[in-house]
Amino acid sequence: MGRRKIDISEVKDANNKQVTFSKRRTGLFKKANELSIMCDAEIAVVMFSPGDKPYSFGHPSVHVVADKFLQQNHASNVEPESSASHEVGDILGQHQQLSIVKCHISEEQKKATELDKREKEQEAAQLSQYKELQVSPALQRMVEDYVDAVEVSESMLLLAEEPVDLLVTMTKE
Amino acid sequence: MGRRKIDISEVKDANNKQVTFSKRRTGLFKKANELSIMCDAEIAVVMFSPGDKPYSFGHPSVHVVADKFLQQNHASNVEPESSASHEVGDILGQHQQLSIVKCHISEEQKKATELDKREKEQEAAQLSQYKELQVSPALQRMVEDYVDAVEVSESMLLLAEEPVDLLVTMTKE
DNA sequence: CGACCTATCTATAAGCG
DNA sequence: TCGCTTATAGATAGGTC
Repeated sequence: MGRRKIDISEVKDANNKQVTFSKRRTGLFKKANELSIMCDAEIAVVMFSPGDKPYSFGHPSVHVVADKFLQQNHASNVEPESSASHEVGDILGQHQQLSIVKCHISEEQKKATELDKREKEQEAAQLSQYKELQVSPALQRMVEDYVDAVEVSESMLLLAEEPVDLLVTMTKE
Repeated sequence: MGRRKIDISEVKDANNKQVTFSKRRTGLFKKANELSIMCDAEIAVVMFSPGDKPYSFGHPSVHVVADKFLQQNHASNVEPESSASHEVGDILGQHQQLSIVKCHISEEQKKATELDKREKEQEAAQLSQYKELQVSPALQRMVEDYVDAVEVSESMLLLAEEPVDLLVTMTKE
């Protein structure tokens, strides 16, 4: 899907790997969002970049989907393997989140522990740029209250055609 | 990406919605797999079809990624919301799984509770068709032991360019 | 770096058997 | 209900600023 065909094997160049990760991560989240909208399906995506930074997408939320996934499994009985136990609720619950409508949060976010009041304000300022576009007032409110989001990808705003509740969390690479 | 442009809104026709879900689900898993390979990133995808059937993809496994995601969150301290608690280990642990190399499992699988010995054998037979292609012996072994897989998408086999450990679980729609 | 810019490569919406 | 096929819309590799 680019100027030239490439085979699906690990990208050796560290820099290029990072670029590829960012581009494809965005694409994957976009696809997940479209699928959740078009088919009214619940989807959760969690991933770690080569730099081990966490990213996630969820509709209506990673928690809801993970929880439901678990429930269903209780009905089935396949290879009941008991591993380390952690609360699903914590997966997203304790993670920085942002419920948004018609948009996608991307990049530009430092870890919660690295954020200070001022940085948050800058983030809010950056986000306001996009408010004028086609984002609902509901999103604006949520965005203003959000603690970790930094930038709303304009391209994603333009791509969403209808209101959707989705959750996207990211940490600066 | 088809004969004609369509807007990203809920597909009303139930049948078409199902078709769209299947196609895009396959595409999403393929993208997730490519990303995990190219960037050596850990990724977990869990979703429910409009018919509420569970599907998941994980590299190296949904469990590993979910667990790691949780760990990292412990370091952060953002909106610690306590919700229903379930063990992350159960998410994939109790779900039908299949660790495969260089391939993607698709469709054609009934719930574990609906599977009987004979069906499993048929599945194994179908899978053997693809073994000759370019799948590693490791995959063959895993596939033979697998209890729920039914069909390995040939197209996916052809697309993967290098060994990868990934987990894909599906239930027949 | 991060944001854009397009030539290309893919994913897929419709069709067809 | 299913797969395949094919014309297009969409994603993105490589480059530029």
